[in-house]
Amino acid sequence: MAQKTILIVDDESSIRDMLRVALEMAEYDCLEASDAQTAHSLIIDRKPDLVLLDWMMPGTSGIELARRLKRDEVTSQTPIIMLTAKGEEDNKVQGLEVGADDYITKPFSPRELVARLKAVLRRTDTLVDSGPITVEGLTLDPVSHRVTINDQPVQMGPTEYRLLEFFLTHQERVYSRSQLLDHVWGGNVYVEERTVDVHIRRLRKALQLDEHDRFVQTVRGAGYRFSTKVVERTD
Amino acid sequence: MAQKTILIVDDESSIRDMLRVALEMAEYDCLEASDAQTAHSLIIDRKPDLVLLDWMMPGTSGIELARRLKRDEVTSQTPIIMLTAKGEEDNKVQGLEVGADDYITKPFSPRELVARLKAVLRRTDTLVDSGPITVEGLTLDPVSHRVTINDQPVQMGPTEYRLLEFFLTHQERVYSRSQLLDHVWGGNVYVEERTVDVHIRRLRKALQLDEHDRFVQTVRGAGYRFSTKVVERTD
DNA sequence: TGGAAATGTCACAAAACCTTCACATAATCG
DNA sequence: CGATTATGTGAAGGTTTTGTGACATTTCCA
Repeated sequence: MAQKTILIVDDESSIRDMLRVALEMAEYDCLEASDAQTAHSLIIDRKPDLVLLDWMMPGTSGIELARRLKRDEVTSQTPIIMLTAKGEEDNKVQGLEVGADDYITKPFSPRELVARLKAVLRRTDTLVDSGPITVEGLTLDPVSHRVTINDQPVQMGPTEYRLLEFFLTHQERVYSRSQLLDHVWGGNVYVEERTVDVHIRRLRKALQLDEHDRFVQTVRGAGYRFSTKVVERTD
Repeated sequence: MAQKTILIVDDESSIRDMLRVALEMAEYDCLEASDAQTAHSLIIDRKPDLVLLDWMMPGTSGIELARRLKRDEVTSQTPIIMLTAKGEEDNKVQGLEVGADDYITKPFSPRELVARLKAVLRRTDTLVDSGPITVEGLTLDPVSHRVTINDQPVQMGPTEYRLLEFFLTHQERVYSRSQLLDHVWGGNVYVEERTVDVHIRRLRKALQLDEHDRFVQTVRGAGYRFSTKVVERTD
């Protein structure tokens, strides 16, 4: 399963360090920001799966950021866990009202952090997925995790599924093998680039694409592209 | 959506009053009970959507009642929020172990109460029983709590029953082990994910599903899915 | 209190899957 | 046109995921 990315927002670097250690132990990817501005653009840009947000921050406070995120269509789905100093009961309440999905009171144990984080992630996991994607009879439904061609169910492995999902959400654009490894396999894996070819082949086979230009197209020297248009040669 | 009904269980009438005011402000219907006995019959009788349960009560303690409620098939679906006095960490743990869906430490602000209550309700919302569910000869009757295949009674454990109930009310959708733990076991339990596999097996066995693709389907790398459609392999 | 039922965990078995490699085939270029 | 490079393809082998039976513990009930 793809690794989850957590964005840590805190102005104290020592706390960020601590959090990062704990999160990386639990196999999460980490992003960091020390101010609301940076945090905001990181969220738009990198789309983390969850935001750990400190309550007290210079400039725009954490709660202000949370409010802004939850109001915005684009970012409102991203779950937020607030970090609050001990005894700030009012803040806690405000935090939840603003739309934070949970809060943790400092000081906290790493295990509590990870436990709550997991709980929030699995609770919000299902809400993020969008409806089925259909393209000329080919349908991928993230909810049922199913692929059909003209309503005929199609069987494929997990990697092929992720590959197809990625292609369908990024049509008409060429991706190098390296980029595909990044996006579909997930950042830091060491895998031969040619492995992508093999999975491309399996995907084509599963979809029974006899002509190679149908949907999954080879762009020689560059990589692969998913497209509904069949390209004429441009000699 | 219909107005939610909350049952307040506390022996101190002053606290009940406070709670009732807060809840009615937030547009909830309220029931009240000052002892476990009354509470129990009210739950059976009026089926509240949530129970606010005080930890310390004369006679049967709150935790005892919680245990009883969560054990009973009929009442086990009703979410419970425990009210505990400050600093009783041990109780907190016990409370969660018994199956309470959340706990609140006294003293608390009304706003916090409502915020948590909303959160719990949101999580457990989907459990509306509306008569028996039938799917190709397989019937689950929430009222009599019975499962039959072609009118032949089928026997299974409570966990398998809840699992099946959840599946039947959420067909055609993949759930990860983690999500199943959340929905079927209840939010805050620590159980190995592989335990889900074992109960899946027990459910399959009880339903005598010889082919594994019948009804309870494995989605490799993702989780499990209940579905009547069978996927054929494309080798 | 004793026994039956249910539950969570583990270890091992079986199945599905992923990666790599070797070689085949196709495209490109001088 | 041959050499060269890029991609297609099938199979082997190791790895990961899932299935399954057994066991210890706890809960339930008579």
